[in-house]
Amino acid sequence: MVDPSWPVDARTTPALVQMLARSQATGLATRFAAAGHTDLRPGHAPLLVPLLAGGRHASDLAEELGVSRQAVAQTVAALEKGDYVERVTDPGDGRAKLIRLTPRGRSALRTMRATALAVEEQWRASLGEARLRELRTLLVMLLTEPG
Amino acid sequence: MVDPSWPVDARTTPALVQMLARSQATGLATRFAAAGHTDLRPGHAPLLVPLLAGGRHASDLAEELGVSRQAVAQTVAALEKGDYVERVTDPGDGRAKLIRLTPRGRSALRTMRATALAVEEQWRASLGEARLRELRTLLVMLLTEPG
DNA sequence: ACAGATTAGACAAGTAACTTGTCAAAATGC
DNA sequence: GCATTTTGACAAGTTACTTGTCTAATCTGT
Repeated sequence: MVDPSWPVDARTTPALVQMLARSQATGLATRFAAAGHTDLRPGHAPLLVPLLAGGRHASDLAEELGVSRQAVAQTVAALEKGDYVERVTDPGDGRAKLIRLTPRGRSALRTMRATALAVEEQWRASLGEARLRELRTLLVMLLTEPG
Repeated sequence: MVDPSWPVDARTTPALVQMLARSQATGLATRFAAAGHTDLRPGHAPLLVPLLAGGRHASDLAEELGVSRQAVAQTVAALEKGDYVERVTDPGDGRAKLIRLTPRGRSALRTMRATALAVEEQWRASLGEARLRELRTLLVMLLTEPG
């Protein structure tokens, strides 16, 4: 269920943020497909990102992402099938598996970042450099506030 | 799958928008529950909103929201069970049902708007009036741009 | 050293919010 | 007045999660 097509000006500011996030998400999936990663859904990205820093355990990822371990396990299974990640037994802990990026996974992450930067570039074109920086500042303020 | 807890500053601006939208959504569900609408999920709100203007057909709602008629039908069924909306046969069209807000539905919408305004107020407290207005302006610019 | 608690991940099943496909009944268009 | 379209219902499938239960491996206290 998406957003009704109301006059934008009549909406609350939080609603505007939701709308913008929505419109991004749709466009992102399109760009993914265009980049040849048809089996990579937008929801997979947040899992892939922290793997850039090195192999991680599923449990650690689950805690970091704020979801259940099963959610991670299922997503990892899908990503493994698509050759984006591989799971190898942790040499230091026989129970655990290390989830690591494959070269294809790394390539997909590059595409993702490029896509995000393309959107940012589009915003820069719409707003200008100064306003884009201002937007960034405001977003960071809201994200880092105590509440 | 949510966002990894990265340093905020290292992220692209579109990613920041996603993070903010996410953090809102979680907080919103909490406030709903606190207002006694435990059976009302965040996803139901977009359907309820256009009903404020009067009874609507499910098909019209589906088109307006950009989802299938079944998605609307299923959501309406849930909302009807919770006495947020009622479905009455359209006097002018025997096939169609008019979906209308009940008093409880109207009350829920008031709660929603109040919740959104509370978040906005919190943002005002964080940013100050001038910066909040600037944020609004920037969001509206991005939402109304041609692309 | 070893029983007991904890932790890692697998398997099973359930839920929410959608989707497509099919269908009957009612309305509309020549 | 018959063909087409529209409306909503029913059935089933998908995605992205959830909780619950289980086994195997590791850590802890004595």
